[in-house]
Amino acid sequence: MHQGTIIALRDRVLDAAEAVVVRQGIANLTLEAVAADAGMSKGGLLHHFPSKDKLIEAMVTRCADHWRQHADEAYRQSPEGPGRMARALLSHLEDPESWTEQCQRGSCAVFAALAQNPALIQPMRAVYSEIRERLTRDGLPEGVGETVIAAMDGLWLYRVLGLTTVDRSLMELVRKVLQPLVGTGTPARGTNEPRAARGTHESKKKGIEQ
Amino acid sequence: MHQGTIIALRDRVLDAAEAVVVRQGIANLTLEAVAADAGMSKGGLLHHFPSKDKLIEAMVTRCADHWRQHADEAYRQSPEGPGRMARALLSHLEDPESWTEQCQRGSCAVFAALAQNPALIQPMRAVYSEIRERLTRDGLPEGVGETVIAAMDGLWLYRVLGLTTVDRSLMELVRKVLQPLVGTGTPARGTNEPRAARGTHESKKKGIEQ
DNA sequence: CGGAATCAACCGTCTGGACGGTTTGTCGAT
DNA sequence: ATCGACAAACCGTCCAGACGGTTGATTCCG
Repeated sequence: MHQGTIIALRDRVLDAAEAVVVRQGIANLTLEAVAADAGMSKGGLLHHFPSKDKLIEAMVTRCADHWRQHADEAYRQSPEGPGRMARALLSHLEDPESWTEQCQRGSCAVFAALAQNPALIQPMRAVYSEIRERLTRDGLPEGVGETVIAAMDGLWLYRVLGLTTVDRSLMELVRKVLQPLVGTGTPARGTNEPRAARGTHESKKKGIEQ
Repeated sequence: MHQGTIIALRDRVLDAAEAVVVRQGIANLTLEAVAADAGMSKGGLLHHFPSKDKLIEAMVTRCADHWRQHADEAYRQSPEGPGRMARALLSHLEDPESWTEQCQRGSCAVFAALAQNPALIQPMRAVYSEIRERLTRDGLPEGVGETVIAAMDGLWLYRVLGLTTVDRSLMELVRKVLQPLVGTGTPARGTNEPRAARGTHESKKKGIEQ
């Protein structure tokens, strides 16, 4: 139970930080504001996160973990065959609510890190290199996986910057264009020669294929 | 000549601001730092840009203008036919130096705006809605243009956040995947029924088709 | 059992520094 | 002499982090 409350408290603080960013922007992400939103004093906040850097690092790490977890889960539920990872990623566009929420979480953490200290993005980088690695061994023609994830992150960018309204119709449009590139899961004839997953890799990083 | 020096000075200051962001990050984009980099005092800087908001607004506007100009130019040089705009955008990936430079300029302005006051992104929004509008009348199947630009901006994101190394091989890979979707300029049979450019638009905004 | 000791969680205050913006003054060109 | 282009000093504010408490629960000890 004690462990539980500690974890809940950390999450409460991180939620508060995200809430501050959403409501008041990165410029107003101050320790005082976070403390107030989390219902404690600045002193109390600093007791748990000894510096602003540590706080933001925790935001990014939590976000990266969620993201990794989500990707793993989607991969597991995606039918086998070439393009499994790419299809797993694409499937996220079919769930606008979940996607939108992850957009917001991600943007809070990433922008906070960017403003405070770009090096704090590191955990995100790590997740991306894991995913990119899986994409390159996905059994699709070269570049397809990279294109799919780039397009999805383009949408992410539009959403979090408000560069364009990203409603479900746009998501659907993009998904329908990308879908033919990644196949259906049952390897169809007519696709380009899929690169074989070259050997010499057996869980290079932990947690990639469980 | 006088007008000339004023313009040159504005650009010098904006260049200085970008340089500060590149070297020291958004967190250190202060009026003092910009003034120092531009070789003047803070008072002098504030003489030209009466507030930090105005300075960043100018950064974003200049960047948006460059971006619009570049898109117009590429469109002009792109062969006619369906997908002309999409092909124009894609062609930028063939010029990594220019692309990289625009990445940096854009990221400085956008991130500065994001940190200072998200509303300052407005000029960028305007450029995007112009480009998106041209893309939807591009004579390509629905969603293709949107996918192309999203993928390219995904690459932009990777580059400016350092989420992934974006070298010319990755750019080439993505370009080669997207190319078949936008055709060659000579309308090939076998593509989907292109949407006709619906009438009712005659230079809705200035500067779109000159 | 009961009180002393311990410890983590948390609060309120303070401070040093940085930053945006203002004011006042200087100088050269017209 | 007037005006625009600066410079320098300054002000008010805000924020990260330090510090010294206080509380409340737990444990230790007699």
